[in-house]
Amino acid sequence: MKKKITIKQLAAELGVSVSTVSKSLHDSPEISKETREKVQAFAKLYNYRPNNIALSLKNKKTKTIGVIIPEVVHHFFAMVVKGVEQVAMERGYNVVISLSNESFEKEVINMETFADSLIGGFIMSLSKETLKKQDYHHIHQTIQEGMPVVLFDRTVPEINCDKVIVNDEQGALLATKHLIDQGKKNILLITTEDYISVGRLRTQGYLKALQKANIPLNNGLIIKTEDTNRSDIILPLLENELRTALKQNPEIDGIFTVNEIYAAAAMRVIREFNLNIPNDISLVCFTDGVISKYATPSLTTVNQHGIQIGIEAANLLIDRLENKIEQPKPITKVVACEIVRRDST
Amino acid sequence: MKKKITIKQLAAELGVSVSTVSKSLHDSPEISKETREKVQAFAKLYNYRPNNIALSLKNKKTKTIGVIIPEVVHHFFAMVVKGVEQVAMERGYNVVISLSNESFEKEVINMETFADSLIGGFIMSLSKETLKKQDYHHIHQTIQEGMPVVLFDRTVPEINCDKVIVNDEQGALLATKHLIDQGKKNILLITTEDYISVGRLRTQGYLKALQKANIPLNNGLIIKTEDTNRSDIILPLLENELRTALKQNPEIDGIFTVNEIYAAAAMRVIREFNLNIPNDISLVCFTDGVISKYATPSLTTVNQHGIQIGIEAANLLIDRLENKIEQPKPITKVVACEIVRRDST
DNA sequence: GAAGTTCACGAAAACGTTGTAGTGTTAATA
DNA sequence: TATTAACACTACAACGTTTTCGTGAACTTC
Repeated sequence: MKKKITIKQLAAELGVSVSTVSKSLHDSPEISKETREKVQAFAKLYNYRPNNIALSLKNKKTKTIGVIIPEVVHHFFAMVVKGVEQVAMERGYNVVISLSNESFEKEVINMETFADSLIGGFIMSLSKETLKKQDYHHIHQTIQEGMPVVLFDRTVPEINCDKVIVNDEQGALLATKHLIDQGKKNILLITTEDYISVGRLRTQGYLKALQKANIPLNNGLIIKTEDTNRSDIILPLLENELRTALKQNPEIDGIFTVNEIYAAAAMRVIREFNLNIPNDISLVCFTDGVISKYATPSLTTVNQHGIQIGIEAANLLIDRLENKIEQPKPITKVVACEIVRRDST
Repeated sequence: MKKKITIKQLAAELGVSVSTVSKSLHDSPEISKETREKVQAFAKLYNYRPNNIALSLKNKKTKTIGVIIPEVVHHFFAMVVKGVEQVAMERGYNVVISLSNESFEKEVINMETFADSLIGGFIMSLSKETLKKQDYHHIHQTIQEGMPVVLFDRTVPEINCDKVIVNDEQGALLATKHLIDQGKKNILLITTEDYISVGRLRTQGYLKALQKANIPLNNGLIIKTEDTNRSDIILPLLENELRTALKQNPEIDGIFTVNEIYAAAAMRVIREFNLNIPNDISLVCFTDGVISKYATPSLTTVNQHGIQIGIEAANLLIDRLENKIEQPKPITKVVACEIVRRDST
């Protein structure tokens, strides 16, 4: 078990001072070529690598960015992490991930733990509980302490910081329009309660698309569901509502859901009714994940470009950390959605 | 933008020495109760929190564990991360995640970056490329430097460290047996090439189950596929092989696949043939993820208990870091698999 | 040969914290 | 009264690194 070697040990070994070693390793012209090469050879031999902790302490900053997401076992968030990780790697940063599990308390604790100077800034998406409580003191405080924060996807106007968002309304509009373009007129919407900002925005997009196409709104065609982690409880309820809706409105010929899981539930019910996708009912959903890709038939989706969001967020944060942005006001980047056509429409 | 306050500033403010502040905050009996309380009150007022970097430097260790996985956008790995994160949180550690993207080179770079003393130890699963190259020098070196490493899922006997593995052979045996118990006799296996240890083990489990049931082996019923990231290339090929197999062996009444994605491909082909799941062909796969759960019909799977694996791995690593394990020899923990029955069998 | 210049290197402070080893004051003991 | 003990606090080194400011020696210049 050979321990890590330090500059001091290297200096002792070579019979020179610590400063000489440090300068040699940095190729300072102050040191003679001869000495420099000797030191560098030794350093390589002993496999010397600088101690990042000491560097961080000295430089008063770390090259680490914190990512706080509600959930990893979730296609969209995993994609964002992947994007963040990609640019962090390229730009020489480390990524620290922690999960809030959709809990307000865990979000606060995580932030505080991280904020204890292990980290330069945050990239995060708010937990559902935080959105519900509308308590953002932990984020305000972090920003106050001078740490840049970039919010993505689930954002909130009350927080004054850089944001990377998906154009949810636009995406929903596109999806609904896509169904309308296929000749569908009676489109059912399965969405979440309005306190989830993305649910609200997607509902708005749906409404706008109907309005544009001069299709009168039928409130019986909107199912709003409580959005909790307990999909095993929610889904049966949802499926029941859907059955009722299909019975009461046999004219339904299109369904748009705000996520993949609701779409999977819809597929199940549609099969029960012995209806064909896409001939009898077309199906579109938000989130271009594995379920949509591998379902039979595969689902047409709205791709939110999670990786792109991660990339934008990470670049924004690192630019702030390195003072590469002269603009002091928060910046909001919008990543466009895109319809991915598959077999369900 | 109020910056973080340090002990030194606190000391200046209070007109006492740095040591007095430090000791007061630690409730040292050396300091009078009066002073202690005053200092603590001030610290709270200024929202003082110690600088972890300085602490790490002093203590020569960090409370951070590194997780290196091939991919986050993957149900099983995401579950493991979740488990690791859970116990890390409980035991006061941070988790740093990085992705190898199944690349050998990225795995090495990530390890080296992390090993630069940001981290106390590693939890990792080897990338496919590493397994193929059989080059483990980076891991050996890390262990040599005194950093504990815990390998999970994709492990290798050449590396001498703690491991947490899934009993893949046993799981595959159970799955195959489950099909046999349903009266199925002609079971097709879709697996990966043997260099992926988990693929090899699962194939073995399949073979063993057949042997136990005295079902003769038919090599035409085993499809081995190259396992790359490019599922868009692999899957059509796989589907073709499967079509051929089903035509040549119409007696096939059960299919066992080593992952969900292959199962999704199988479902697609089975539907093409207008066969019913589970009546004509039963389907079982490894990995209890979202695809299986939300497919119609939902799939019977082998659950690998990713969360449990993460929990075991994290506890093992932290115990090593805190010298809570007297046993110097590597420990291997086996997490049992379990059949999750759903509608496809 | 005195003064200045360049060269190659070393000493020391700083980052924030902790813990050991003092230090000065007051109180108790011989 | 002299010694010791307890108390309440401070000084300082250490962790590993970078960087500023010396500093001595060799060399050049007048």
